[in-house]
Amino acid sequence: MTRPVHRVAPATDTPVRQESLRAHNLSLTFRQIVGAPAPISRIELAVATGLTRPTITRIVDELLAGGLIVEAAPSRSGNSGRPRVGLSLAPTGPAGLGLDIRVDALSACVVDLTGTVRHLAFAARPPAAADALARLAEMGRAAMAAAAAEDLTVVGTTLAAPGPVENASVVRFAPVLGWRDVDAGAALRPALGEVTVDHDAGLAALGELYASAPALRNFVCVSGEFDIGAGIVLEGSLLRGARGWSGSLGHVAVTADGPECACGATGCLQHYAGLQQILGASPASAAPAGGPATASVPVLAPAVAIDTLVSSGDTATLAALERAGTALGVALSALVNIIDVDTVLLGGSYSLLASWLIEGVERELNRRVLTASWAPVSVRPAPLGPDAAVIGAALSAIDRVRQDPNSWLARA
Amino acid sequence: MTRPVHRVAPATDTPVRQESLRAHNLSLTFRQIVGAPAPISRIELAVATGLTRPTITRIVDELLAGGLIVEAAPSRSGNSGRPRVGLSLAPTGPAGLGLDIRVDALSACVVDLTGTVRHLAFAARPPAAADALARLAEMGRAAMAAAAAEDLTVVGTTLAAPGPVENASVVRFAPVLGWRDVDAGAALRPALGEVTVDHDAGLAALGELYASAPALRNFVCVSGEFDIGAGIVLEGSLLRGARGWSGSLGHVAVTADGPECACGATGCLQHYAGLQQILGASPASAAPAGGPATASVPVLAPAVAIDTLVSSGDTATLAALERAGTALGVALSALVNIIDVDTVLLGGSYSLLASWLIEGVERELNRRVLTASWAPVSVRPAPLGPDAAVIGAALSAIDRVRQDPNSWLARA
DNA sequence: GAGTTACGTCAATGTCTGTAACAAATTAGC
DNA sequence: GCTAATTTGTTACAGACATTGACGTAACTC
Repeated sequence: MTRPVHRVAPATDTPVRQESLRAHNLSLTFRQIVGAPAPISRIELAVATGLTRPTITRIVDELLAGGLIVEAAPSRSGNSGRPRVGLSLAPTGPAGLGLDIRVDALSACVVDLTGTVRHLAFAARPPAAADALARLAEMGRAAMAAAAAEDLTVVGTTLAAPGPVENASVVRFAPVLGWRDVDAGAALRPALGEVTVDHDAGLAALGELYASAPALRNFVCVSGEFDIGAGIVLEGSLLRGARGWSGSLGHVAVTADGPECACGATGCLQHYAGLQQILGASPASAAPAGGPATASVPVLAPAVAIDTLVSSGDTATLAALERAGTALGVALSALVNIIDVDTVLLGGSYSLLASWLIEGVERELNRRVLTASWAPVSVRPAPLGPDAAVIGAALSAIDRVRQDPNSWLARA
Repeated sequence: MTRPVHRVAPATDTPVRQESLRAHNLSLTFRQIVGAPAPISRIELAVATGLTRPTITRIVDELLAGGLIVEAAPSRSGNSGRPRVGLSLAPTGPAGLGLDIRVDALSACVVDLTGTVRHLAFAARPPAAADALARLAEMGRAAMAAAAAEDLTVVGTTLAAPGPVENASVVRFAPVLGWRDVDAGAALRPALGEVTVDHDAGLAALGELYASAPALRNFVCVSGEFDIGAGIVLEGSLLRGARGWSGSLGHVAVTADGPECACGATGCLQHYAGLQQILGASPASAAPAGGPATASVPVLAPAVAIDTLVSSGDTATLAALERAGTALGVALSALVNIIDVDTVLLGGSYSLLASWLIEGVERELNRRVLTASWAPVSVRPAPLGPDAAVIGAALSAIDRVRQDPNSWLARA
């Protein structure tokens, strides 16, 4: 009756020594602390992990010495007796650095072990790739300095890029930036050390995942920037695909014999639900559609412009939004039919336009998803919205420590 | 530079004791023997696993005593000295039982540890669900008896069903069989013991995976029976989706405003590429399209009928096949854009019609998949074809022992 | 002060590792 | 044909390490 698990790949392909045993149990205990909604005591940890108290004592000592956790004020367990000492993640120590390059802005973000955003900065994007990367490197160094001032050490950096990435370093193709085969990882490494480059849609989904944890475990997060991407999370882990290029939702066909798309195919979702297309629907819109922001706050110029148009009663834009919602629903139906997730988050710019899109999306999902009649798909705006990618990037960097605290303890 | 892995779910959520250490290393060693293309010696195992020779000796003794492996004839290693003793999987001992219920036939299959098909039987499908399940139970018992006669013990049974399954037991919805909420697992359990019920498309993909191992690790296998399903394998493990309902390719929209489908939506792939639709294209076809087979061999009546029509120069059918290939290509492009696999296998009935479909599928994939220009998708017929689901079901049953030999050793 | 709960400490147990030395089976050379 | 060298596999024993289980200590309520 248990859910079957199939794989040809071995569960773990390394031999286990007594030493790894210790590391495993330490990691297991630490993950319990990470996942706990409130400070957790040693006794509770022993129950949760199945380890004995003495072992927990030893492991907790090690984590305390390494600065990964702190003892909180003794908490009442209701009964009499010695009160439990709460353990929670340290607000200092390791931190993750996230960088994001969007059409309209660059951003940098530092997140600590607890998942709290400790630093978040934005800047305009210089048009040239080299300039943008240089600016990002500066922002990264500034963020690291700001982190150091708060007793945080950046242990990993992730860059979110709007396109498929190879070897966690080279951006193969990012039409909205005009990039092709840009080795962003190599460009940033001299200034920032090891950098992992990843697709922004996936990182945005991770951001929403961590921010919502443990509420959401299976969902897709549609990042409506200029490129429509989907980050798919199954059982709390990001679906990356064979080569890490999953989630190209923008070029799923909505109508196979529809109008031609810039990619060469016909009837792509991008044509119906792209921001540029929605904006272009109204003759009133003279928006530059993608000009760099100049302020030090995140500006989603196109989404804001659309919002303004609709609020002022522009019927053409309203109709375009209706079309976009329907098309998005068709493409998402394909996605849900193919991979079966139960929740759809409208992220990125779409989170700002959700109220106009959600109806069309839900209608198509209910019509087209085979299992929707007895297990409806939930659609809602993504809580983190346009900042999900930077935050997700930072979280994905710090998450390596959260999943394997031994790496931090070894170097401390 | 290593590929990032993200998850909120813990790597392993159980504590590790000294005892589990032994079990882990035994399992690790056994998987090496499973994965080895030829009999492997103790020395080679020591190198492959990273364990020491004495440890390997002890583990191998245990596996030999448990009857999971056998010593083969000493093999030449080229050099002088004592020849290596090859170790390979035992052809006796545990076996997996697979059952499949198709429109046109029932089948049962026994596979041993080595992955060899030791028994394969077919029968006509009685129209009523209860009768079909009773017949399957008989076939299962006969297969178990046949297995026992060859010193095989069935350790697990899997049933492949043409529709979404809940709790590994209840078939929610199988339109081609006229089933709705049939608890197939419960029906078979009295006769066969514990039975796992699973979607046929996924099991077919597993069949192709195990049969091809280690060649394929990331692919989708389209099962063209009456319902078009897709089994998706990523990194050697089956993508199941949040509730195990992934792979409903048949109801992906090819043309959002296309003709109405039986499911209530419009423009579904099923309408363009379903066997019934292809057959229906020709006025010459008076085929009953789905009548039960009566012979004791697998009869794919519709596929054979199509084949006959085309061979006799029926242009309407040829045109229908062309449309089907194109539509399939559109839907598969959506799938590949969304989850990024590098290989498409045309399975089930499509494997028999592959030569007429493959051109259209490849054309659309090359046009529509964003990454196809620098990383083309390979399309080919599935080697196991229509029998992949039964074989995959049996393999998935025996695979539990292959992944964790301790379960077998504990009971032997 | 008694009772209760939380936490720390210590010897005992069991597992793997490493380093041996040893036995077995074959080839190479005289 | 016999001996030496070579490679493979087994056995033995000390050492290291982590968990366990039992016992002892700390802190708080009634």
